[in-house]
Amino acid sequence: MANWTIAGLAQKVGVGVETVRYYQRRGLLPTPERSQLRGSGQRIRRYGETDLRRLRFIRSAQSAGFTLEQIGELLALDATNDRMQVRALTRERIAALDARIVELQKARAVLTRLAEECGNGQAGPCPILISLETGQQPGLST
Amino acid sequence: MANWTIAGLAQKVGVGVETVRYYQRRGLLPTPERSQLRGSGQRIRRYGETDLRRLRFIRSAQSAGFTLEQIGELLALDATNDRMQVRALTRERIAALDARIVELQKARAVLTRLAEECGNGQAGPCPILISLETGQQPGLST
DNA sequence: ATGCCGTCCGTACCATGGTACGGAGTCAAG
DNA sequence: CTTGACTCCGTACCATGGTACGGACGGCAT
Repeated sequence: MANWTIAGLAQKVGVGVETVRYYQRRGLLPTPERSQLRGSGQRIRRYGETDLRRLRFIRSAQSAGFTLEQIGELLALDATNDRMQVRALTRERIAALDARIVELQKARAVLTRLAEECGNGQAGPCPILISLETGQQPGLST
Repeated sequence: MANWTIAGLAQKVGVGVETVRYYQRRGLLPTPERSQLRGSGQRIRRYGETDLRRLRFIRSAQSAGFTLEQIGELLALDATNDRMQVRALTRERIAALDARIVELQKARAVLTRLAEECGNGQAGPCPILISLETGQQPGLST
C-alpha cells in the first residue's frame, strides 16, 4: 500500500510519467525524497496516498476548467484558512461553467438543426454555412 | 453595404485584424483580390457579405468545439454534395458536446458542494482536496 | 557480470490559436 | 505634399499543457 514508483502513480490516475514530472516542475506535486535506506542506498522516489490524492485533485480541477495556474492557487489555499478566497474562486468558476454549459447547449441545438436540414432533401450540398450562422463567439474558457 | 476593409470586417464579428489574417493564412477565409480600379489603382482588399458569413461561421463552429482544422473540412464540404460526411462529422461533434456538457455539469456539482462545505463551519481551511476528489479526467475536447 | 527495464534530469520540441512587430505602400484630409 | 491612419506581408513570439529525447544511474534476473 501507498508506495508506488512514478510510473505506478501515473498509471493509477491514467496519465503519463512525463505528465507527473511536468506537474512537479510546475510545483503542483511535491518531488518526494529519494528513499535512501541506509545500508543499501535506494535512489528512487516513492509515492504515497497523499500524492495520489493530490494528483487526482489536479485532474479533477482541470475537468472543472481550472488552469494549472489556478490549481496551484487552490492547492496553496488548501493549507490556509482563507475560506473567503476559496469561495470566491469557486463561485467564479461555477459562473464560468454555467456560461460555458449554456454555450455548448446552444451549439448543440445548432448542430442538431444542421443534421436535420442535411437529412431532408437529397439534392445539393448541406446548408452548412447557413445552418451554423448564429453569430456566436467561441468560448474563452473551458 | 458589403464593402468593408479588413478592420471593418473584423470589428463586425468582434475579432482582431490579425485574427482575420490568421484565418486567411490557414485557408479558412479567402484573401479577396485587391480591387484595382484602373485609372486610380486601389491596392486594398475589400470584403463583402459572403466573407462576413464565412467569418461568423468560423466563430460559430469554434464555439461548437470544432478545431480550425475541422472547420476547414466543413467549409470544403460546403461546396460538395457529401451529405453523409457532413452528418457524420456533425453527429460526432454532438456526441462530444454531450459528453463535455455532462462533464461540466458534474464539475459544477462538485464545486457547488465545495462552496457549501466551505461555507459551513468557520474554523480551519476549506476541505478543498477532499471536496474535489472525484477521480475525474479532464475534458479532452472543447 | 551482463542485459534490460525503469528512474531521474535537463532540454528541446509539439499543437493550438492566436498576438506583436517592423517595413513598405496607400489613401484621405488638411 | 506632408501627416497620420490604415493595409499588407512575412516572420517572430506568446501561453497552455503537455510529449519526446538522450544520457547517467539503479536494481533485478539470468
